[in-house]
Amino acid sequence: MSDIPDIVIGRLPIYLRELKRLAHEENKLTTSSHELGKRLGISSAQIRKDLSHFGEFGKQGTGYHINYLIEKLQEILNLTHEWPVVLVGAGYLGHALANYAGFQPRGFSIKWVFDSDPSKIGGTVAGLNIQSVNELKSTIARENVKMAIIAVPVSVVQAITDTLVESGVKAILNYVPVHLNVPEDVQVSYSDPVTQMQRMTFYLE
Amino acid sequence: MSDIPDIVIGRLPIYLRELKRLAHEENKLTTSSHELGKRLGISSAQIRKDLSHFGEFGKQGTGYHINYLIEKLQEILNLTHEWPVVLVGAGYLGHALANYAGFQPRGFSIKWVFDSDPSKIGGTVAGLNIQSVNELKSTIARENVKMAIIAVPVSVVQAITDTLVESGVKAILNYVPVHLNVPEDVQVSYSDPVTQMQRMTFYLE
DNA sequence: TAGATTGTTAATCGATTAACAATC
DNA sequence: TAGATTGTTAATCGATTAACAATC
Repeated sequence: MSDIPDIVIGRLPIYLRELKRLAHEENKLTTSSHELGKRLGISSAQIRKDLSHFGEFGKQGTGYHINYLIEKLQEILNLTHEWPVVLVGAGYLGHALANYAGFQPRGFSIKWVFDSDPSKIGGTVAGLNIQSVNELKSTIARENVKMAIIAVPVSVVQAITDTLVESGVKAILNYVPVHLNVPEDVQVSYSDPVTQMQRMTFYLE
Repeated sequence: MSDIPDIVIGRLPIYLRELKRLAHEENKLTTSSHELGKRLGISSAQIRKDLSHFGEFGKQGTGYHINYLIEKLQEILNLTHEWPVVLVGAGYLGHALANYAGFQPRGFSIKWVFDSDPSKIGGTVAGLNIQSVNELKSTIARENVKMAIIAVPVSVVQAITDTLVESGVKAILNYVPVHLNVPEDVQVSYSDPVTQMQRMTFYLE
């Protein structure tokens, strides 16, 4: 479908994040690949190369107009509308995610929370009613939800994933330390603090 | 120092995780690069190549003895002792991390929690006393802590990082959506749900 | 022995970087 | 104009894969 390397796509949100910081917190209007790269620990050549996959957004001599580049990156990443998100799992991590203020300003909104624990169902997280996972499928289908975040026990994560996929979800952020089996057209992103820590201990004594 | 590619190091914890599952939940004694790869969505050639950087752990015809390979990977990754970890930030995410049961069985233990909010200091998280960040430096130095997890507001994350580094921390897991500036000998790993989600929306319509 | 699977090589594939003409 | 910085090319660097001899 797209012949742009996934590793390039992965850097665009980082560029976007820093550009917004430059614009909103430092009131800058323009920047250069050199300045951006220095702030992010990425070479200026790589930034220019990455951006060149999508068009010519800069001007020789002056660099990039920050707001224009933000606009373009948001278009490229399909962030021109807000994505409604389903959260599965209302444990400690689920609570943290549901209450996280960082989603909304960057294009996402957790709109539904599900759990299988009867003692949690009917309760509230971040102003959202905790629903039974039995209603997961019908909600996703009815609301045409495409994105989900999973924070459930290891033992049920593949079954939950299967339900999400059957219901039409196409992108999953998985906080459970397990590889998920999904069809080719479903994106999965992983977050496991322990694998990240174990990668770092290699370099320690 | 080490001429083994970081991308290889990053896969070892994934192998370790799956091997433990094979051993402990499926009571298997041996596996092959093919079986392991199939479960993880990684080619068998890559697994063999990765492992070959560190020695010859398998046997032709039979594959790998799981417990032996687990042992070896733990040695390679410096997981032969438990790493004590400092947590900075006692918000929702800090609570989730402090209460996460997945650290201990995989080599880590959050032993201290710090915050700057006077209304939180003196309180308790997961049985740990919440201390003032003013005590961060002395605690790290005294206890010789090498690893930290950061879950604080954007505005203070670089200052906290500087304190951690000055105090002797050599590995940081950063949950704050900001690139950190650290010396070369300090490892940093990032976790930002939004950049992960934004990478996936590229592939959605 | 026959089948299975390793560790390793060489080939392929892909990503990064250095350099610079173009041009604002 | 002179200085700065882009977008792009070609070279370099690095990672993955296919294939297979070795051998359990």
